[in-house]
Amino acid sequence: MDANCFYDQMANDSISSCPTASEMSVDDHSENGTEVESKKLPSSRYKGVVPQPNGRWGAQIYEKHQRVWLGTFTEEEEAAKVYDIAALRFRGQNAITNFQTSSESDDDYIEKMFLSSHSKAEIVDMLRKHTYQLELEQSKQNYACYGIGNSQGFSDLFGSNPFQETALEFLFDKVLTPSDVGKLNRMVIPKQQAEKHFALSSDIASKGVLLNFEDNTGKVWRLRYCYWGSSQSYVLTKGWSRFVKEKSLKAGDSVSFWRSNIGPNSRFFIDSKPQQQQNGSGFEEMQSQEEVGLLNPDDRSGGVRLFGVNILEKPNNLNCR
DNA sequence: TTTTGTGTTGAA
DNA sequence: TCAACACAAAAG
Repeated sequence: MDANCFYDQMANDSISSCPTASEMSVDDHSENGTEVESKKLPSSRYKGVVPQPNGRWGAQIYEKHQRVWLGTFTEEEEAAKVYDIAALRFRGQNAITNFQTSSESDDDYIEKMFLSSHSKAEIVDMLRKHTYQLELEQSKQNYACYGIGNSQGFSDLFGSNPFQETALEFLFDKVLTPSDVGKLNRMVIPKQQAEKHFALSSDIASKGVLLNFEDNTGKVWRLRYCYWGSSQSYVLTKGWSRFVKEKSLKAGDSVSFWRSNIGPNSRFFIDSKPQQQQNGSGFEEMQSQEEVGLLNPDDRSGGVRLFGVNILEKPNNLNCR
Protein backbone atom coordinates (compact mmCIF):
# COMPACT_ATOMS: atom_id res chain seq x y z
CA MET A 1 0.00 0.00 0.00
CA ASP A 2 1.49 3.33 -0.98
CA ALA A 3 1.19 6.58 0.89
CA ASN A 4 -1.81 7.83 -1.07
CA CYS A 5 -3.76 4.68 -0.36
CA PHE A 6 -2.70 4.91 3.23
CA TYR A 7 -4.02 8.38 3.79
CA ASP A 8 -7.16 7.71 1.80
CA GLN A 9 -7.83 4.96 4.25
CA MET A 10 -7.05 7.27 7.08
CA ALA A 11 -9.63 9.72 5.84
CA ASN A 12 -12.23 7.02 5.53
CA ASP A 13 -11.61 5.56 8.92
CA SER A 14 -11.55 8.56 11.12
CA ILE A 15 -10.76 12.19 11.03
CA SER A 16 -9.32 12.12 14.50
CA SER A 17 -6.93 9.35 13.62
CA CYS A 18 -5.30 11.39 10.92
CA PRO A 19 -1.78 12.41 11.73
CA THR A 20 -1.06 15.95 12.66
CA ALA A 21 1.00 18.04 10.31
CA SER A 22 4.01 17.60 12.51
CA GLU A 23 3.62 13.86 12.35
CA MET A 24 3.38 13.84 8.58
CA SER A 25 6.66 14.05 6.73
CA VAL A 26 7.06 16.54 3.96
CA ASP A 27 7.25 13.75 1.45
CA ASP A 28 3.82 12.56 2.41
CA HIS A 29 2.46 15.40 0.37
CA SER A 30 4.01 14.17 -2.86
CA GLU A 31 1.46 13.44 -5.52
CA ASN A 32 3.15 10.54 -7.21
CA GLY A 33 4.24 8.71 -4.10
CA THR A 34 7.60 7.93 -5.59
CA GLU A 35 9.49 9.17 -2.58
CA VAL A 36 10.85 6.40 -0.42
CA GLU A 37 10.13 8.40 2.75
CA SER A 38 6.45 8.67 1.84
CA LYS A 39 5.85 5.14 3.09
CA LYS A 40 6.94 6.02 6.54
CA LEU A 41 4.13 5.46 8.99
CA PRO A 42 3.24 8.18 11.48
CA SER A 43 4.37 7.43 14.98
CA SER A 44 1.75 7.41 17.65
CA ARG A 45 1.87 9.95 20.40
CA TYR A 46 0.63 7.26 22.75
CA LYS A 47 2.52 4.63 24.60
CA GLY A 48 1.97 1.09 23.39
CA VAL A 49 0.35 2.21 20.17
CA VAL A 50 1.85 1.41 16.79
CA PRO A 51 0.65 2.44 13.36
CA GLN A 52 -0.66 -0.13 10.94
CA PRO A 53 -0.08 0.06 7.19
CA ASN A 54 -3.79 0.56 6.56
CA GLY A 55 -4.00 3.59 8.79
CA ARG A 56 -5.38 1.82 11.80
CA TRP A 57 -3.58 1.51 15.10
CA GLY A 58 -2.24 -1.48 16.89
CA ALA A 59 -1.88 -1.77 20.64
CA GLN A 60 0.77 -3.83 22.28
CA ILE A 61 2.40 -4.31 25.63
CA TYR A 62 5.57 -6.08 26.59
CA GLU A 63 6.06 -8.56 29.33
CA LYS A 64 8.96 -10.88 30.01
CA HIS A 65 10.76 -9.87 26.86
CA GLN A 66 7.76 -10.73 24.75
CA ARG A 67 5.22 -8.64 22.97
CA VAL A 68 1.58 -9.18 23.82
CA TRP A 69 -0.59 -8.01 20.97
CA LEU A 70 -3.72 -6.20 22.14
CA GLY A 71 -5.45 -5.79 18.83
CA THR A 72 -5.98 -3.21 16.15
CA PHE A 73 -8.20 -0.19 16.37
CA THR A 74 -9.49 2.56 14.15
CA GLU A 75 -8.95 5.30 16.67
CA GLU A 76 -5.49 6.01 17.96
CA GLU A 77 -6.99 7.00 21.30
CA GLU A 78 -8.90 3.77 21.47
CA ALA A 79 -5.69 1.83 21.05
CA ALA A 80 -4.10 4.00 23.73
CA LYS A 81 -6.92 3.26 26.15
CA VAL A 82 -6.60 -0.43 25.42
CA TYR A 83 -2.92 -0.21 26.24
CA ASP A 84 -3.82 1.53 29.50
CA ILE A 85 -6.20 -1.26 30.48
CA ALA A 86 -3.57 -3.87 29.73
CA ALA A 87 -0.96 -1.89 31.61
CA LEU A 88 -3.16 -1.73 34.71
CA ARG A 89 -3.76 -5.45 34.54
CA PHE A 90 -0.15 -6.38 33.81
CA ARG A 91 1.61 -3.84 35.96
CA GLY A 92 -0.86 -2.79 38.56
CA GLN A 93 -2.28 0.52 39.69
CA ASN A 94 1.06 2.26 39.45
CA ALA A 95 1.48 1.49 35.78
CA ILE A 96 2.36 4.36 33.50
CA THR A 97 -0.62 4.98 31.27
CA ASN A 98 -1.61 7.29 28.47
CA PHE A 99 -4.60 8.72 30.24
CA GLN A 100 -5.54 9.42 33.82
CA THR A 101 -6.95 6.16 35.13
CA SER A 102 -6.98 6.31 38.87
CA SER A 103 -9.93 7.69 40.73
CA GLU A 104 -12.06 6.70 43.66
CA SER A 105 -15.36 6.55 41.84
CA ASP A 106 -17.61 3.53 42.12
CA ASP A 107 -17.17 2.73 38.44
CA ASP A 108 -13.42 2.82 38.70
CA TYR A 109 -13.49 0.61 41.72
CA ILE A 110 -15.66 -1.91 39.92
CA GLU A 111 -13.27 -1.82 37.00
CA LYS A 112 -10.34 -2.47 39.31
CA MET A 113 -12.14 -5.46 40.70
CA PHE A 114 -13.09 -6.56 37.22
CA LEU A 115 -9.48 -6.38 36.10
CA SER A 116 -8.08 -8.16 39.10
CA SER A 117 -10.64 -10.90 38.84
CA HIS A 118 -9.71 -11.83 35.30
CA SER A 119 -6.51 -13.38 34.12
CA LYS A 120 -4.20 -11.43 31.87
CA ALA A 121 -5.11 -13.75 29.04
CA GLU A 122 -8.80 -13.10 29.56
CA ILE A 123 -8.31 -9.35 29.56
CA VAL A 124 -6.15 -9.52 26.46
CA ASP A 125 -8.75 -11.65 24.74
CA MET A 126 -11.47 -9.12 25.54
CA LEU A 127 -9.32 -6.26 24.32
CA ARG A 128 -8.47 -7.98 21.08
CA LYS A 129 -12.09 -8.87 20.46
CA HIS A 130 -13.23 -5.39 21.47
CA THR A 131 -15.55 -6.88 24.08
CA TYR A 132 -13.89 -5.46 27.15
CA GLN A 133 -16.28 -2.54 27.62
CA LEU A 134 -19.29 -4.76 27.02
CA GLU A 135 -18.21 -7.27 29.62
CA LEU A 136 -17.32 -4.55 32.05
CA GLU A 137 -20.75 -2.98 31.63
CA GLN A 138 -22.39 -6.34 32.20
CA SER A 139 -20.42 -6.68 35.38
CA LYS A 140 -21.61 -3.31 36.52
CA GLN A 141 -25.18 -4.32 35.79
CA ASN A 142 -24.70 -7.49 37.79
CA TYR A 143 -23.49 -5.39 40.62
CA ALA A 144 -26.45 -3.05 40.29
CA CYS A 145 -28.82 -6.02 40.60
CA TYR A 146 -27.13 -7.45 43.64
CA GLY A 147 -25.44 -4.43 45.10
CA ILE A 148 -25.48 -3.26 48.63
CA GLY A 149 -28.46 -1.15 47.82
CA ASN A 150 -27.64 1.90 49.81
CA SER A 151 -26.15 5.22 48.94
CA GLN A 152 -22.80 4.46 50.44
CA GLY A 153 -20.02 4.79 47.91
CA PHE A 154 -17.52 2.03 47.37
CA SER A 155 -14.74 4.29 48.36
CA ASP A 156 -16.19 4.37 51.84
CA LEU A 157 -15.75 0.65 52.02
CA PHE A 158 -12.13 0.36 51.07
CA GLY A 159 -10.35 -1.88 53.47
CA SER A 160 -13.24 -4.26 53.72
CA ASN A 161 -14.96 -6.28 51.08
CA PRO A 162 -17.42 -3.91 49.49
CA PHE A 163 -19.40 -6.80 48.09
CA GLN A 164 -19.89 -8.59 51.34
CA GLU A 165 -23.60 -7.97 51.33
CA THR A 166 -23.90 -9.48 47.91
CA ALA A 167 -21.57 -12.43 47.76
CA LEU A 168 -22.78 -15.95 48.20
CA GLU A 169 -19.86 -18.24 48.46
CA PHE A 170 -19.94 -21.92 47.68
CA LEU A 171 -18.04 -23.86 50.28
CA PHE A 172 -18.20 -27.55 49.41
CA ASP A 173 -20.30 -30.56 48.49
CA LYS A 174 -20.51 -33.79 50.43
CA VAL A 175 -21.86 -36.97 48.92
CA LEU A 176 -23.56 -38.69 51.80
CA THR A 177 -22.30 -42.07 52.88
CA PRO A 178 -24.54 -44.77 54.36
CA SER A 179 -23.30 -43.85 57.82
CA ASP A 180 -24.11 -40.19 57.24
CA VAL A 181 -27.78 -41.08 56.82
CA GLY A 182 -27.80 -44.05 59.19
CA LYS A 183 -28.35 -44.48 62.87
CA LEU A 184 -25.18 -42.74 63.93
CA ASN A 185 -27.06 -39.45 63.69
CA ARG A 186 -24.07 -37.61 62.45
CA MET A 187 -22.50 -36.47 59.22
CA VAL A 188 -18.76 -36.46 58.74
CA ILE A 189 -17.43 -33.32 57.20
CA PRO A 190 -14.31 -34.02 55.17
CA LYS A 191 -11.38 -32.93 57.24
CA GLN A 192 -9.93 -30.68 54.60
CA GLN A 193 -13.22 -28.85 54.14
CA ALA A 194 -13.89 -28.65 57.86
CA GLU A 195 -10.53 -27.13 58.65
CA LYS A 196 -10.85 -24.79 55.74
CA HIS A 197 -14.36 -23.49 56.28
CA PHE A 198 -15.33 -24.41 59.83
CA ALA A 199 -12.05 -24.02 61.61
CA LEU A 200 -12.39 -24.49 65.36
CA SER A 201 -9.96 -23.43 67.99
CA SER A 202 -8.73 -26.47 69.87
CA ASP A 203 -10.39 -25.51 73.14
CA ILE A 204 -13.89 -25.41 71.70
CA ALA A 205 -13.32 -28.16 69.16
CA SER A 206 -14.15 -30.98 71.53
CA LYS A 207 -16.97 -29.03 73.12
CA GLY A 208 -18.50 -28.16 69.78
CA VAL A 209 -20.57 -25.24 68.61
CA LEU A 210 -24.05 -24.73 67.28
CA LEU A 211 -24.20 -23.45 63.74
CA ASN A 212 -27.25 -22.14 61.96
CA PHE A 213 -27.78 -23.26 58.38
CA GLU A 214 -30.58 -21.90 56.22
CA ASP A 215 -32.12 -24.18 53.64
CA ASN A 216 -33.80 -23.35 50.34
CA THR A 217 -37.11 -22.73 52.07
CA GLY A 218 -35.63 -20.28 54.49
CA LYS A 219 -35.87 -22.72 57.35
CA VAL A 220 -33.01 -22.50 59.79
CA TRP A 221 -31.35 -25.71 60.87
CA ARG A 222 -29.40 -25.47 64.08
CA LEU A 223 -26.72 -28.13 63.87
CA ARG A 224 -24.09 -29.02 66.37
CA TYR A 225 -20.63 -29.07 64.89
CA CYS A 226 -17.69 -30.57 66.73
CA TYR A 227 -14.50 -32.55 66.49
CA TRP A 228 -14.40 -36.17 67.56
CA GLY A 229 -10.94 -36.96 68.74
CA SER A 230 -11.61 -40.67 68.83
CA SER A 231 -12.08 -40.85 65.10
CA GLN A 232 -10.19 -37.66 64.34
CA SER A 233 -13.11 -36.38 62.36
CA TYR A 234 -15.28 -33.30 62.19
CA VAL A 235 -18.96 -34.00 62.42
CA LEU A 236 -22.41 -32.46 62.44
CA THR A 237 -24.29 -34.16 65.23
CA LYS A 238 -27.30 -32.78 67.05
CA GLY A 239 -30.00 -31.75 64.62
CA TRP A 240 -28.51 -33.63 61.71
CA SER A 241 -30.78 -36.68 61.88
CA ARG A 242 -33.81 -34.43 61.79
CA PHE A 243 -32.45 -32.78 58.65
CA VAL A 244 -31.89 -36.18 57.06
CA LYS A 245 -35.38 -37.30 57.90
CA GLU A 246 -37.15 -34.18 56.70
CA LYS A 247 -35.17 -34.04 53.46
CA SER A 248 -35.53 -37.80 52.97
CA LEU A 249 -31.84 -38.08 52.33
CA LYS A 250 -30.28 -41.35 51.27
CA ALA A 251 -26.74 -42.51 50.74
CA GLY A 252 -25.46 -41.08 47.50
CA ASP A 253 -27.42 -37.89 47.85
CA SER A 254 -25.36 -34.81 48.37
CA VAL A 255 -25.47 -31.75 50.53
CA SER A 256 -23.92 -28.45 49.63
CA PHE A 257 -22.71 -25.80 52.00
CA TRP A 258 -22.61 -22.11 51.28
CA ARG A 259 -22.03 -18.94 53.16
CA SER A 260 -22.89 -15.32 52.62
CA ASN A 261 -20.86 -12.38 53.85
CA ILE A 262 -17.37 -12.35 55.07
CA GLY A 263 -16.97 -11.39 58.64
CA PRO A 264 -18.93 -11.42 61.85
CA ASN A 265 -22.33 -11.45 60.18
CA SER A 266 -21.68 -14.55 58.13
CA ARG A 267 -24.64 -16.80 57.40
CA PHE A 268 -24.43 -20.40 56.39
CA PHE A 269 -26.67 -22.16 53.93
CA ILE A 270 -27.30 -25.80 53.31
CA ASP A 271 -28.83 -27.45 50.28
CA SER A 272 -29.47 -31.08 49.45
CA LYS A 273 -29.64 -32.82 46.12
CA PRO A 274 -30.84 -36.31 45.22
CA GLN A 275 -28.21 -38.60 43.77
CA GLN A 276 -29.61 -38.85 40.25
CA GLN A 277 -31.12 -35.43 39.96
CA GLN A 278 -28.61 -32.68 39.49
CA ASN A 279 -31.05 -29.83 38.92
CA GLY A 280 -33.79 -30.83 41.29
CA SER A 281 -33.99 -29.01 44.56
CA GLY A 282 -31.79 -26.13 43.76
CA PHE A 283 -31.37 -23.28 46.12
CA GLU A 284 -33.62 -20.69 44.57
CA GLU A 285 -31.69 -17.68 45.69
CA MET A 286 -28.43 -19.20 44.65
CA GLN A 287 -29.77 -20.21 41.29
CA SER A 288 -30.91 -16.71 40.58
CA GLN A 289 -27.45 -15.46 41.34
CA GLU A 290 -25.91 -18.12 39.17
CA GLU A 291 -28.04 -16.91 36.32
CA VAL A 292 -26.67 -13.44 36.57
CA GLY A 293 -23.14 -14.59 37.00
CA LEU A 294 -22.61 -13.98 40.66
CA LEU A 295 -22.15 -17.65 41.18
CA ASN A 296 -20.87 -20.16 38.74
CA PRO A 297 -22.35 -23.61 39.29
CA ASP A 298 -19.65 -25.17 37.16
CA ASP A 299 -16.83 -23.64 39.08
CA ARG A 300 -16.99 -24.65 42.67
CA SER A 301 -13.45 -23.85 43.45
CA GLY A 302 -14.69 -21.90 46.40
CA GLY A 303 -14.10 -18.28 45.47
CA VAL A 304 -16.80 -15.67 45.55
CA ARG A 305 -18.34 -15.30 42.15
CA LEU A 306 -18.56 -11.70 41.10
CA PHE A 307 -18.65 -10.18 37.66
CA GLY A 308 -18.81 -13.69 36.30
CA VAL A 309 -15.58 -14.80 37.87
CA ASN A 310 -14.18 -15.83 41.20
CA ILE A 311 -12.52 -12.99 42.96
CA LEU A 312 -12.13 -13.88 46.59
CA GLU A 313 -10.42 -16.61 48.48
CA LYS A 314 -12.49 -18.27 51.12
CA PRO A 315 -11.94 -17.00 54.60
CA ASN A 316 -10.69 -19.36 57.18
CA ASN A 317 -12.49 -18.07 60.19
CA LEU A 318 -15.52 -19.65 61.69
CA ASN A 319 -18.48 -17.53 62.58
CA CYS A 320 -21.14 -19.02 64.79
CA ARG A 321 -24.38 -17.45 65.70
C1' DT B 1 -7.31 -8.15 -1.69
C1' DT B 2 -7.14 -6.37 2.75
C1' DT B 3 -5.99 -6.61 7.43
C1' DT B 4 -3.83 -8.52 11.33
C1' DG B 5 -0.23 -9.35 14.03
C1' DT B 6 4.39 -11.69 14.19
C1' DG B 7 9.52 -11.65 13.34
C1' DT B 8 13.14 -8.90 13.86
C1' DT B 9 16.04 -5.17 14.97
C1' DG B 10 18.00 -1.26 17.20
C1' DA B 11 17.32 2.44 20.56
C1' DA B 12 16.53 3.78 25.21
C1' DT C 1 10.95 -2.36 27.43
C1' DC C 2 9.70 -0.15 23.48
C1' DA C 3 8.66 1.23 18.75
C1' DA C 4 9.69 0.82 13.79
C1' DC C 5 9.61 -1.77 9.88
C1' DA C 6 8.83 -5.73 6.77
C1' DC C 7 6.07 -9.15 5.55
C1' DA C 8 3.71 -13.76 6.25
C1' DA C 9 -0.56 -15.43 7.80
C1' DA C 10 -5.29 -14.90 8.37
C1' DA C 11 -9.57 -13.04 7.14
C1' DG C 12 -12.94 -11.37 4.08
